Amino acid sequence: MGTTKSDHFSVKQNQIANIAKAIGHPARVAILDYLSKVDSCICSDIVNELPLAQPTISQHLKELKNAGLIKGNIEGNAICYCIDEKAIEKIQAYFTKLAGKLTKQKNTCC
Amino acid sequence: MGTTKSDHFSVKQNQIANIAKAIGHPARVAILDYLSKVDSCICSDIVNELPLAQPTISQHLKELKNAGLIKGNIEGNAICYCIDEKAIEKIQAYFTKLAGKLTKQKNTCC
DNA sequence: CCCATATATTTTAATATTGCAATATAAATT
DNA sequence: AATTTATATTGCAATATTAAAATATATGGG
Repeated sequence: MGTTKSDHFSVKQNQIANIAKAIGHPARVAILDYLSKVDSCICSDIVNELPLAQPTISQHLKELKNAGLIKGNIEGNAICYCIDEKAIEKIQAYFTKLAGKLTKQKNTCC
Repeated sequence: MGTTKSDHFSVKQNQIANIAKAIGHPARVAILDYLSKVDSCICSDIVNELPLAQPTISQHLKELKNAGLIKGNIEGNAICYCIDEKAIEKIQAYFTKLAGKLTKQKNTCC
């Protein structure tokens, strides 16, 4: 029964979970870090940047793309990947909202 | 070979990945949403809030706790869980920084 | 057309996660 | 002490994820 009961939760909760899940692996964090560092987006020197085989990285990129965190265009015989700001903004907004709610709380027990 | 090669990535990358991974499940997003909504932290009516069995929720709480996202005190025969702001601040800072870098980029290809 | 390069897909193996029934623990109440 | 209430742990089946070797595809250059 390793299946997540996604349909029991709200669309928004699933969206946030999906974005977070995509970021939930150090290799994918490293990919995002790299993409945010190189101003130009000449990619897949990522394969040289990371201690993982090319097919593994390709899969991680696919997951990041599925989650909407990166976008890419075919650029000659290379593919140019960039971070998609929309997803970052979405999850950032979620945390900002969450943090805002927390400061209003005056919990005494924890 | 389902093991993540955590030791090949930086401590920071692993920290962010761990927090994100914990948020990467709709049930756990729902738990955080609930905890941020109820001002007081009388918990586990969470069991009544969510469409999951008690042991399943207990496990999700454990994972959130391991990731540092929630903290809890024993309060009589109930346990009082609250969101731990430190983890939220940490991941929020990560996204703020990331978003900041992105606005400085002038990518033309994507 | 053939080759090199860049990237994706398929397949396979190892391991992790999800969910729950059953059971355990532990404090509060009767 | 027995009962109730709240939560945790264990064990297991179903499924998902991670990683890489082997293979496929696709583009540009010669």
